[in-house]
Amino acid sequence: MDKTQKITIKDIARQTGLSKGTVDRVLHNREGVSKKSYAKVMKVIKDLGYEPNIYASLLAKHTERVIAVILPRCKSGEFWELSDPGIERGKEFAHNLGINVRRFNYDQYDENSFRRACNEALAMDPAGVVLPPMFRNETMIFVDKLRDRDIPHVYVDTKLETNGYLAYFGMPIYQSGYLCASILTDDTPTNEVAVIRIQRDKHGQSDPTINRREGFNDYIAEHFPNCRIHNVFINPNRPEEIDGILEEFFRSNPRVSQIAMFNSRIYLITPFLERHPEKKYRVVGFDNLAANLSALRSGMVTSLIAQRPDEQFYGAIKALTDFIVFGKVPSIRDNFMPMDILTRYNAEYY
Amino acid sequence: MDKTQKITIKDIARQTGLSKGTVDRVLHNREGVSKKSYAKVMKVIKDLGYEPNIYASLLAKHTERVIAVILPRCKSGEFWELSDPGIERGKEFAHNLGINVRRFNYDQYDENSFRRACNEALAMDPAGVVLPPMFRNETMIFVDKLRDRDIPHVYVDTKLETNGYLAYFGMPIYQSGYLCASILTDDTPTNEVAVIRIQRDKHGQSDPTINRREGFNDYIAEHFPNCRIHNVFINPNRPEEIDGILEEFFRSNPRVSQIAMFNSRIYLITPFLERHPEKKYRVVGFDNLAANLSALRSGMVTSLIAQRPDEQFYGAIKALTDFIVFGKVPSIRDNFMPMDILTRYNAEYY
DNA sequence: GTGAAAGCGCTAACAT
DNA sequence: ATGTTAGCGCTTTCAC
Repeated sequence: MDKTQKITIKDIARQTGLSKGTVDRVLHNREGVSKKSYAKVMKVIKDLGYEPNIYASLLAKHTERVIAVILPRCKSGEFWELSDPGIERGKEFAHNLGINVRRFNYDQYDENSFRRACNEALAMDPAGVVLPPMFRNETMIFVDKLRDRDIPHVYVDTKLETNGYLAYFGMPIYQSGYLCASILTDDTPTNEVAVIRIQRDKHGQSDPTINRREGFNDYIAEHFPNCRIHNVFINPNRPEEIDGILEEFFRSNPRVSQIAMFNSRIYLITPFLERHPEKKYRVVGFDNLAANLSALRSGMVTSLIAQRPDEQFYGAIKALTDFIVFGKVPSIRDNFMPMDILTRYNAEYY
Repeated sequence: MDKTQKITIKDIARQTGLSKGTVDRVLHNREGVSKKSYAKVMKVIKDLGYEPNIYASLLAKHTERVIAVILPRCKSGEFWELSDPGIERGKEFAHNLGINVRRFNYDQYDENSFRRACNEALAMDPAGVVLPPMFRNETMIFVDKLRDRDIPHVYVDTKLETNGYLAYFGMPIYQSGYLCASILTDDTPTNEVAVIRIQRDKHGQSDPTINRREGFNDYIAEHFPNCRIHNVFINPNRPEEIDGILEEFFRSNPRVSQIAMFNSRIYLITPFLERHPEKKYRVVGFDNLAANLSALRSGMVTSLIAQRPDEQFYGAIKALTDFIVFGKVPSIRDNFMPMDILTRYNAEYY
C-alpha cells in the first residue's frame, strides 16, 4: 500500500542471491543460517528498507494465539463491569491482528478461585496475559511461571513491583486521594471532614484505597493542618446497619459537612443523604458505577472521580498485541490514566 | 483462527455447487449473478456462518484507498494541534486495514484556502472524508460533490445539519456552556460575572462559542436570575492592548471576581491575572492548550473544560474505516465526547 | 546451510 | 452468468 511496503522477501532474496527460505530464517532468527548469509541479508534488509507484510504473514501462519484476561467475575453494576467495553475494544483490535482475547474469571474474595483462573489461563498457553494483581502472593507465583515460559504480562488497576511486567495501566492512586481532598475542601477553610470506610475490606493485599487515603491525608495536612479527619466504618454486607451508624455519627458531629469515600461504593450512603437534604453535604466519591452516577444526578453526591477502567484494559490489550505481533515494547511502561472529575452537569456525556 | 474463521469461500463454493468466482461476486455485490445463485450463496453463507478473512482479502487486493482529513493548518500550541495524536492513532488503525490517511491543511481564516484543500482531497478520489465544517457554504458545496460520488464523510468539532453525513464526533456545545457556568458559580450566590470575548472572532459560520454562550447564559438565568453578565472584548491580534482593557474593566467593576471565556484562549488573560494575585479570581476556560495548562498549574486559572479533540478525530477515522472496510454503519450517528474538568490536581495526568 | 515448492483465503483477469 | 487460474507475500515442509 506504501512505497515502503513494496519490497518483499523475494526482492531481498534476489538481491542477496539467496532463497526466500533463508531470508525468512534470518527474519525470524531461526537457526541454520551461516553468519555470512545472515549479515548479507540484514544489510540488504536495511538498505532496501524492507518491511514485512503482516497480512501475508498472518495468512500463511496457522497458529491461534490468545491473550488471557484474568479478572474478577462481577455482577451488574459493580466496579469490574466498567472494564467490559475496554476489553471488547481490545478484543476487536487484537482480532484484527489475528489474536483472540479470552477472559478467565474468578471470585474476587476467594484466593483459590484466583489461582484456578490463573492455571486455566496458563493451560491455554497464551501469548500474553492481562490482569489486576488482586492477590499478591498468588500473583507473584503466577507471573514467575509466566516468566519461565516467556509469556509477557501487563498489569491493570494496580501493579506489583515484581520484575518483568511489560506494562502497567492504571490511575495515579496517591494523587487521586490528593485530588479528592482538593475537590472536597474546594479552597474553603475546613475543620472537620468525614471519611467513610468499609469495615473489613477485601483482604487481597493490593487494596488501592490505602494509597489513596495517604494522598488525601497529605493534602489535608498540607492545606488545613488543623482539620480533623473522622473515620466512619460501615459494612456493605449489612446495609440495614449503615443508616443507623451514619445518623449516629452525624448527630454527634453536627459540624461535619464534607464526606469522602475511597472505594467505589459511595452509593451506599445515599439513603442517608436523601433523608437530610437540608444539610447540603459536600460529598466526593470514586468511580462511575451506575448507582454512583444516579446519586450524582440527584445531587446527593457532589463529585465523582473516575478512572476509565475500560481504557486501562484497552491499553493493556493493545500494548500486549503490539508486542506479540510487532515486537514493539511499549514506549511508556507505567501508563497513568486520567482522573476524571464528574459533576451532575458533565456526567451525562461521560 | 476461530471456529467461525475456518469456513472459506471454497467451502461455500462446494456447498452451493458454484465456483469461488461466483461466490466472490455475491460477496461484493458485483453484477452478473443470477437471482437463484445469489440466493443459494447467501443462504449457505448464513448457514455456515461464513466470515471473510480480511488478511487474505487485503493481500489479494492492490488498490490503495485513502481517507482524507481536512483541517486547519496550525502553529504549535494552537487548538487544532490537539487533534494530532488522534489522527495518528486513526492512521494506525486504518493502516491495519489497508487504508491510508492523508491530511489536507488550509488557513482557517481564508475561505479560498479551505476550498482549495477540499478540491485537493477530492482529486485523490478518497474512500472517505473527515472534516470540521469550518466554512458553512463551502462545506455544503463540498459535501454535495461527495454525495454525487458516493464518498462518505464524517464531521468533527461541529456539524452541519446537511443530509448525508455518516457520523459526527464532537462535544455537546450548549451543555459545555452550562457546565462552565456551574463550575464558575459553584453553588455560591453570584451577582456579577465577566465573560471575556474575542473581538472579531473568525467569521467562518460555525463558531461553537455562540452555542456555548447560550448554555452559559441559561444556567445563570436559571440559578442566579439577578446576576449580571459583563462582556469584555479583547483582540488577540493586539495583545499589548489586552492588559489595559482588563485593568480598566476590573477597576470599574471591583465586585466582579468570576471570569469565563468560551474559546480556547483563556491564556490571553493570564498576564493580567498574574498581576492581581490578591484578587483570587475564579477563572474558567476551555481546552487544554499548553498555555492554558500552565495557567492552571500556576493557579491563575481555576478550571478548564476540555473536549478531547484527539478522540474526536480518532473516532471519526475509525468509524469511517469500519464503514469502508466492513460496511458497518456507526451505531451512533451523533457521538458526543465527554467534557473533562481539569484542575491543577488532575491536569498532570490528563 | 540452503533451496524448491506447496499452500494460506481471497481477488481479478480471462475464459467459456 | 459462471468457471478457471494466476497471483498477493509469507510460512513451512521436505529435499538436498
